[in-house]
Amino acid sequence: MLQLQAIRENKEALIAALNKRGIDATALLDTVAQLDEQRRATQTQLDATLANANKLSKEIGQLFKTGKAQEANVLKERTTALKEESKTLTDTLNTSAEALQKALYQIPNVPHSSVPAGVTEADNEEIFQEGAIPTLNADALPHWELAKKYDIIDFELGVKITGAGFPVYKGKGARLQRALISYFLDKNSAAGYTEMQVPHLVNEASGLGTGQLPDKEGQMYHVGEDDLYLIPTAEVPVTNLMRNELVAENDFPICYTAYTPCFRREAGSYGAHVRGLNRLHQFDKVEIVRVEHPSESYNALDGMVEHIKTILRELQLPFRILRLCGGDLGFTAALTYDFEVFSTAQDRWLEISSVSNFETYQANRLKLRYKDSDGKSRLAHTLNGSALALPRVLAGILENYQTADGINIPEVLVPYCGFDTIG
RNA sequence: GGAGGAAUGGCAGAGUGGUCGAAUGCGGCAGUCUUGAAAACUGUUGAGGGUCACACCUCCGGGGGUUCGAAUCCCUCUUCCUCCGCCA
Repeated sequence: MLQLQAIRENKEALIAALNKRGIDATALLDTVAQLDEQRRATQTQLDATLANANKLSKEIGQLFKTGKAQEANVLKERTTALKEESKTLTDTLNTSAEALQKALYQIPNVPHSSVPAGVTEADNEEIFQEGAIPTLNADALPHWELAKKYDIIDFELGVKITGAGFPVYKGKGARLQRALISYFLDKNSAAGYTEMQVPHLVNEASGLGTGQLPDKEGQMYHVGEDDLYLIPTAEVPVTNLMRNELVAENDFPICYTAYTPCFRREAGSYGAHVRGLNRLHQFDKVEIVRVEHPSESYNALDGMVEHIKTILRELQLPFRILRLCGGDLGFTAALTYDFEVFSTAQDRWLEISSVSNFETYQANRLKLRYKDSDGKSRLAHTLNGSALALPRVLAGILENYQTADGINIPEVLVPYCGFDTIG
């Protein structure tokens, strides 16, 4: 959520920056500015009325105390009108405050200056590429074929017990999955992230805090009876750990990592792009989350990018990094880098990580503040990234490490797996 | 699920109708002392709105009510604790 003060002071600049997302926010920001003004005007009136009533109350108290009940009763009469007035004003105030909140929820984050303008993923900017793309035999298979051949992932079985997009991992497939989770968590811990285990269902306030709510309800599974949401990413519970917190400046950086399953409804696509592990309703992910001092957040973002690079190097997967363009940027992010692994057998890049700086956008919703050295409380910056998302890493490993004799396991994972080939 | 108790500032914890935005302690910040640090001592320190700055307004779990006036009384919801029941 953008800060009102910023909208008041830099409306034109914000409109220009938001334009990078391919949207014209003029009308929305005008509405906000107008509602804001309305709200403040009403607030001023209400404050004056209340100040008046407070003053009278004090006088009445004094009069009663000194035994002048007669005079007190005269003053009492005058408070009646004030009461009604303040009631009306309060109603008006609530109405415009609600409208203001609603309008603010509709404005996405302002893209960072380095974000390229653009509409679709074709406009994303490749900033880095590394790792040799292996040459495979002509009969190399995509991972969904490999999964069947070696009986390590069963998609049909998942359909039977739940539905499409809920695979069952079997035998060495399950073990490899667990190995990846442990490996990622260990890497993240070693890099200074505190490992957390968090609930997989969250309440509405948490969804609002990180920006999944309102307006994007349809993307999350909702448990109606208890009014809880299945998390689409660990970002939600982990970042919300800090909701309504006022931290000390020297608490920074706050670094967490967590493994969770992720649940996404993601209706509406089809074909090879959603085959196999490419897109699922339930998948596993290890997330890293940071809360930072505003002056440090972009250094931290670079650090997160470097950290993820080291993991992919160890796994020896060819990867590239994209700077997302305005049109592809998530609603709450100011700057996002996507990591993609090249899947040789599918001959395409698969997104395996998304690393973002949200600046104060989430913090404003979360009321996540820190006490500055001058004693003022200010909004912190939040960041997060996948380190990493399992299914497509798994797909990349299966496809890129396949040989005529079976699938090799990347060296760093062998101690976690307890085997070095699937064959 | 049943019975009882509780929710107050960054934390702990007083406060049962006006003098309470709220004692005290801890923590934080500044200073004295010290080569430096610690200890000790002194001062300072809740959040939000509003203002150029004051004034002023709001906030004692959420919502509603009583009253001229509510942290304090009433209703309701939520959460936590204790005991009982059930249970991985």
